[in-house]
Amino acid sequence: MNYWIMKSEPEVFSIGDLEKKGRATWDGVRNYQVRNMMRDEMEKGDMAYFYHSSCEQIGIAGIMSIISKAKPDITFKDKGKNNPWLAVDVEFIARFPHLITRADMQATPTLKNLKILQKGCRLSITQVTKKEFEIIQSLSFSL
DNA sequence: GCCAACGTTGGC
DNA sequence: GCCAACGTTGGC
Repeated sequence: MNYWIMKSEPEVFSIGDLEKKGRATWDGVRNYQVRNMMRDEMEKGDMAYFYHSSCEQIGIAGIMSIISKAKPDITFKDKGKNNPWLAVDVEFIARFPHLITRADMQATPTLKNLKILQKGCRLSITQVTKKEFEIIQSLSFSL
C-alpha cells in the first residue's frame, strides 16, 4: 500500500469535480518520471491526497483512492505515434472541511521532506511516507 | 505577471 | 552525446 500526493489545477479539475463524479480517470500526465511511478509503483487500493496547485488557495483539499492499475491514457491524440502515456482511475473518499494550505504544511517541521514542498518540484504525482500521510491527516482535524 | 527550475528539442 | 534555445510548471 502506497501513499501519494496528486496535483491538479482546480480550474481544470478540482476536488469538487471529483466529489460530484465519484470516480474519474486521472489523465493528462505528460512526464516520464511520473508515468514510470504510475506504471511501476501505483497499486489498486493506494491512497492519495488531492492537491490544488496554481490557484488562489494552494493546498490539499481531500482524499481519494486509486482504483485501477495504470492503463493507456486515451487523451493522447497523435496518430502515427504509439501512445506512451498512462492514466489511473481514482475514487472520491472525502473532502477536508478546511483546506490544508501549503503554508500549513511548510509550518509543520515533520513535513519538511515532502517532495511537494521542495523548491523546483514539478512532478504532478509524488509519493509520501505512511508517516507523512498520517501527519497530514491529523492536520485536517486540528486546523 | 514574474521568474526560477526543470524538461525537451534539435543542430552539431 | 553535448549543450544552447526554447517551452512548461508552479509558487509567489
